[in-house]
Amino acid sequence: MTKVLVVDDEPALVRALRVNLKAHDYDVAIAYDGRSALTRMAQDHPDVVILDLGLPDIDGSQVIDGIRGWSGVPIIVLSARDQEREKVTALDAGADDYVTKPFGMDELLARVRAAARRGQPNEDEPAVVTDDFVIDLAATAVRRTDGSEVRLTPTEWQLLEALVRERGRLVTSQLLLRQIWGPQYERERHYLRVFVAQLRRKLEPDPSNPRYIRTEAGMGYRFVG
Amino acid sequence: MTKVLVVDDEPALVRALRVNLKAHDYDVAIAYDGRSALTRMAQDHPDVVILDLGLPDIDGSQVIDGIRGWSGVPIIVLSARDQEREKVTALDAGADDYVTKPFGMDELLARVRAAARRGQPNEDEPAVVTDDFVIDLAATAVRRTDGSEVRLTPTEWQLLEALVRERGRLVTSQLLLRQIWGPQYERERHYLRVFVAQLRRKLEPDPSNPRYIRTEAGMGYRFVG
DNA sequence: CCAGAACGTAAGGATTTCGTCAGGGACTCC
DNA sequence: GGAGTCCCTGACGAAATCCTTACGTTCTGG
Repeated sequence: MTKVLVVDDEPALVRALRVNLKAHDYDVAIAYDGRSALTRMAQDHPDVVILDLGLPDIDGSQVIDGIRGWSGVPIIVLSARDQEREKVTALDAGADDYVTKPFGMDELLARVRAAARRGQPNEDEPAVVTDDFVIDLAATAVRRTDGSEVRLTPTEWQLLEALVRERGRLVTSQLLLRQIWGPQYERERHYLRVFVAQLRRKLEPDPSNPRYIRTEAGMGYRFVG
Repeated sequence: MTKVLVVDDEPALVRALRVNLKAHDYDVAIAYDGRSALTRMAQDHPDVVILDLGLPDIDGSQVIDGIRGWSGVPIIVLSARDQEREKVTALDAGADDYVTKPFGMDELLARVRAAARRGQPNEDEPAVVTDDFVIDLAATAVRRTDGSEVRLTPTEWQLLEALVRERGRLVTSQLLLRQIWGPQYERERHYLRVFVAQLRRKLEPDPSNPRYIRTEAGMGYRFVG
């Protein structure tokens, strides 16, 4: 059974989460602050972590750091609307996904499902298959379903690879810029827009309504297969 | 039993790796720095090497060099998210695969399985057939479909062999230069241009519109059959 | 509903990378 | 010693890629 660790200090929200998660056959563990969250992590080895950023004791991203030091467990962050900065920090620290409060329980459950699926043993094949194209990371090649090859420039490929390696997860603009152009270009978000547009022109069936390379306004981009 | 050499200086991570690998019936050896890693290599002859790039003494890619000088053992590299450059260097140095920290243990185990499988004595497909010529890797010979033989100089052959062994995959200019001329010629891309041109003159039906030896500008070359 | 921010798109010049030719030096083999 | 082969090197036009500018569109908070 999939184990979920809920880290939150609002009793009402915790109760709602526990009920709903149990109803969907998840095993639920609770921690009311960051310190006990880290303890529980070590003891229970959950498959998914739901982490509220507004904890009483430790800063949320520090909790993430503490977990990421030794575990790749998927982390879903809960954040209030006025915690934009904390949210970005959390994602950069290694969170996988985020949900803004208030949220629909269905949305959260969907994200938990996705996160749990990611946690499963990855297959050896580093090929990413979608309805429209296949990305072969080992060969550095992309082929459309109709057999035609997609020709990518070095920068386009770096960008696609960075997104696909974190597929399903949000990748912040900062992280992308740092990885591809270097730390001193972290603020040059325009570079991203240009190259994301080029990628979409080459990959998306309808580039102006992107299906695979999604924009998360203010945060970054997300590749969804 | 498959023997795995873990090279890492973080005790916590090493402990986790040892426990998990032993649980999956691997024989585990540990080295905490690059120097002792090379010693262990010579002593234990492991079937797979897991190598963290952030070692205290030697640069990770130098360790790979030291191993690749005499062994073809599969090497899986562990790298932090902000070590993109080191990662590329490591792969060019001859690493087989890499995992970005933090990682799921399941993912790593899957990659170890894949690496161990690759390490097994695999029978080589000795001949590569195209519409226009046949390349016999074992015999070091190329024959055109009309029966005539293609005479290749030693350097031309090394280049063709490097490309054909990775057929379908992109081979970076760095890797080719390193393999054929040595690490100190990594920046001499001009050498490649000259010899690629010669190969195309001898092999391609229309050398100025290459069909088999394709250029990927800014990255390298790719042989497509 | 509006202003400002963030995003998407197109196009052109700057820069890098590539292809090609040709010639000289080092080496081998007769 | 001469012929031949092979590799390295330089020069230059062609091609590909990247950066930048400009402007229109969408999103967001008040």
